[in-house]
Amino acid sequence: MITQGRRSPPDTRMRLVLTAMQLFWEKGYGSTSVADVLKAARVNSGSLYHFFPGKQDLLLAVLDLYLGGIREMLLEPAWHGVEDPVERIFALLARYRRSLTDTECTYGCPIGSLALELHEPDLPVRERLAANFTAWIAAIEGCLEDAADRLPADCNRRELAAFVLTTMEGGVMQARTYRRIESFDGAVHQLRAYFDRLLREARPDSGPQAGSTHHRRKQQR
Amino acid sequence: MITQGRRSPPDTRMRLVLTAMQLFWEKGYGSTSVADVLKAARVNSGSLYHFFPGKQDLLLAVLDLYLGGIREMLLEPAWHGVEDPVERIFALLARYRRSLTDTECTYGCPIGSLALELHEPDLPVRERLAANFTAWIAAIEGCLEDAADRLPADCNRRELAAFVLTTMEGGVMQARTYRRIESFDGAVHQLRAYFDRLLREARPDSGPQAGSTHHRRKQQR
DNA sequence: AGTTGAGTTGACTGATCGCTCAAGTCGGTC
DNA sequence: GACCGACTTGAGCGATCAGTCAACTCAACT
Repeated sequence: MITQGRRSPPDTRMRLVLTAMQLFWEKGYGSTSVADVLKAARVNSGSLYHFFPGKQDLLLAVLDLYLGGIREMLLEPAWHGVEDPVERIFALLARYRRSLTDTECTYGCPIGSLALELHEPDLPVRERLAANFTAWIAAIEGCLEDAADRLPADCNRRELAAFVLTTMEGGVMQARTYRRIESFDGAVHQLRAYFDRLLREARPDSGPQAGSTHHRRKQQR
Repeated sequence: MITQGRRSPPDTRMRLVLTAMQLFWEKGYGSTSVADVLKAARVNSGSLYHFFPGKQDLLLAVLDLYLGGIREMLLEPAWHGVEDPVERIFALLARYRRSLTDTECTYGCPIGSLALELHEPDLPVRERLAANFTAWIAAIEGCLEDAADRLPADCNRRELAAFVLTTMEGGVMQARTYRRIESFDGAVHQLRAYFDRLLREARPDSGPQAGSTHHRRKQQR
């Protein structure tokens, strides 16, 4: 029987996680069988269950890897050469756009796909999905804080940051469904229009924000 | 005598579709087995395969039922007693909010969940998902056309209508992930802030114009 | 009364699912 | 060289999957 040399301990484990990350992104969690992962990673089933109690723990490892890599795998590449905090927000969205165009609008945000695929996920899974969202939102919120003096004083930055995520995820969903990048572009275009108005408001022609609102009346209904 | 009279209503088919609609909403398509549907509908497998070639065709029937029921099952209940076209948009969003709160933020938009769950859906499935989105967007676009004179002249109403869907789907996704309705409310709040600014812009010089809210839109599809 | 066929029944199939485990194979340590 | 234990191997487990099928029921029509 032909046997190959043993691999260094973390090798097999990491290859399993990376392979699972790729397959979960392409096919989803439910549609990816353990056999798929084993075949793609060239690992036997016993080895997988030596490192992971079960399939779900493989998912947890994938989600942890996403969370740990948000900064250097996602934000830093997207923000390279972009200093303006507002433009950084749209540079991040442009990165997701690239992910769509590179795959003919079939693969978008892996976290969002998993979040909607798993209808009743166990607590540890949902915690990690939420942690990924929270870290993403926090990054955007950081941009908004950097641009705080260009935004209205009463701007709820955390809520606005979450709204950027909302736009990205909703735009990705439509682009994937229609297989047309224009759906994603339209969502980003509307978000840009919203930001333009927020930024325009915050620099009134004279001095700092005066009082509460410089709008005369509430909207008619 | 007309021989066309079908025999007693074979409600088996409809019961299967309605049962599948419920289960796909609760558990997703992939996690719902044919046996689940059969058990819940109290139907034997042979009967199912008498009406449907396979599981996917059951999904197609569900999606067709959603599409056909958009007006009377979704829009009309949401818009009952609401005349203002802009408020109708937010009334529709409020209906999805109710769907979340009624289920402790576990079930949101069934179309959106399916759209992200099915990573490489066959053409007929994707066509029907897209058709549902398109009909939803068209309904919102109708509202925007009714309120056209209150919106900026250069407003891309179709794109803005799609952005409302983007907000709803993205908001639902976050609310489900966090199990907190505040995530959905935050997204709607930001959309409202955007609309406030659009509506404010379109009134360079106010003054109640006669019959401005009396504008009837053309028949929507 | 006889014929027809849409609709129903439920045991059954082969494939695939996540997962187990006894039997190894090594490098490290003494 | 002996031993230990982390890691690997792959056949195989029971459960479940979507789907099949021959036999059956029974109302409608001749």
